[in-house]
Amino acid sequence: MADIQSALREIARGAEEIIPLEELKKKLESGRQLTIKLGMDPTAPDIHLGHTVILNKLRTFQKLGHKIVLIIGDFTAAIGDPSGKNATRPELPREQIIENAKTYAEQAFKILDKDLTEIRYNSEWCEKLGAAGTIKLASKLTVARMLERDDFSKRFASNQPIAIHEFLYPLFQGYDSVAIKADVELGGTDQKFNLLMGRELQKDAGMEPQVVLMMPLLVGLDGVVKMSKSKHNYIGVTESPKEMFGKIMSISDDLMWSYYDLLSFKSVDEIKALKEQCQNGMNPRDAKIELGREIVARYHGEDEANQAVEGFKSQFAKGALPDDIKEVTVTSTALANLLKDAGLCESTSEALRMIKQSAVKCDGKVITDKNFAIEKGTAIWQVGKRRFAKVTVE
RNA sequence: GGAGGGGUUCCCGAGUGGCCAAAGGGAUCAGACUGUAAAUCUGCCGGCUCUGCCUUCGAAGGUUCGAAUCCUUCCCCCUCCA
Repeated sequence: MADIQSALREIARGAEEIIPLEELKKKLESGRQLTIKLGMDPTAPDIHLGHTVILNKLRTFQKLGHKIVLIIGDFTAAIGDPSGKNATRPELPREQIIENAKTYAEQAFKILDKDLTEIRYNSEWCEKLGAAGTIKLASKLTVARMLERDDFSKRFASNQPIAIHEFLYPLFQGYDSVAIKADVELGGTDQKFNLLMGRELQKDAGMEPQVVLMMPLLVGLDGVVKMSKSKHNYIGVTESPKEMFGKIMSISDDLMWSYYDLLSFKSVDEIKALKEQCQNGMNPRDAKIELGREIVARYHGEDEANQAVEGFKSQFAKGALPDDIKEVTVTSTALANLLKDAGLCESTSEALRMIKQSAVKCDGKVITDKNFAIEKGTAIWQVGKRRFAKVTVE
C-alpha cells in the first residue's frame, strides 16, 4: 500500500470535511482493506458531472486497494431523500427504480473498476427489518434531533410540508452502514446528517464507527448554485463530446480550478503547476481546453475528445462552421416557420423574436426582415451562436 | 373535529371586476464586448396563419357585456386549538 501520507493527501483533496480525520488515519494505518460505502438514490436516470465528484473519490480509494460498495437505495427510494429538497418526492414504481439503478451503474463504471466494485440493493436487509425492526430503529432517534437537520428545520420554519416517512430516510441510510460494516462513507455535504447517522447506529450496534467523508457540491455552469438537472446548469455524462466540451469552456476561470480539483484525475501537484503557469502569463483558456479534453476523453475516448477540441477551435476561434450540421428539408416559405420547422427555434414566436434581435443568419448574412423572401434550394441557416442547420426548401 | 391563512406564467412574487398575456426580481435566450470566457450593458421573455386572434392565474361549474379577481363544489398545502 502506498505510504499513508500521500494516500491521505489524495483522499483529502477537494474534500469539504472528514469526520474524524484521526480515525481515517488509523484505519489506513491498520493496513487492512477498507470497505468504502456510497449510497445512491435511483431516482434520476442519468448522472451529470456533479455526481461524478464522489465517484472520482471512490476511484481514489479503489486505486489504493480498498473495497467499494455501491448501495442502490431501492428500498429507501420509496421514501425519497429529503436532502436539500423543498418538497416531498413522488414515489417511483419498482421497475423504474431497477432501470435507473442499471443506468447509473453503467455510467459509474466509466470511472470505477467494475471488477473491484460490489453492488448491493438495500432492500436486501431493509425489508427483513419489517415493521417491528423499523419501530426499533425509529426509537434510536428523537424528533428534536431530527428537526436539527437543516433542511427539515428550514422547511418546518417556512411552513413547507414534511411527511412522517421522510424522517425514516436517515435511519435506513444509517442502517445500511451497519449492514455492510462500512469503514468510510462518502457523500455530499448535504448528506452530513444522514452520514453521521451511520456512525451513531454502528456505535449502537457495537461496531467501529465509519469515517464520514464529505465532498463539496460541484457548482453548476452558472457559477452560483450546485449542479443539478432541475437548474439546467449541468453537464450530463452522456452528452455528446461537442456539447460537453462547449459547456466546460463556458465556465468562468475561477470555477475552472474548482472543476480541476473535483473532476480531474491529474495529481495535486500537476494542478498546482498548471495554476502557476496561468499566473505567469498562460492563457487560462488553454488550461480550460485541457480540462475539457480530459473530461470528454473519460466519457467518449481520446479521439472524440481531440475532435471536439479541434471543432471548437475552428468554429469559434476561426469562425468556421461546425462539421456536423444537421440537414433538414422543409416546405415552409415563411421565414419564421422555416426556422421552427428546421428545429432552430421552439416556436414561430421565438423565431420572430430572434429575427428582430438579428440573431438569424442565412449563409452568413444577418437577416432582420421577417418577410425575407425564401428561395427554393439549400442554405445554411444559423440562429444565435450555436444553432445551425442545413436547410433545403422544396 | 374547530378556527384562520394560502395555491398566479420555468422559479420567486405583485395583482382583489375592465387600462392583465398579468408589476418586480431570478433563470433561459439573443445582441454588444470577449477567450463561444466570466463580469457588465441592452433587448427579449405563452402560442399562432402576428398591426389581429387563441390558450393561461389549483380543478370543475356559475354570476356578469366583461373574471386571475365575485359565488358554488372539489383537490392540495400551512398555522393555531383539540
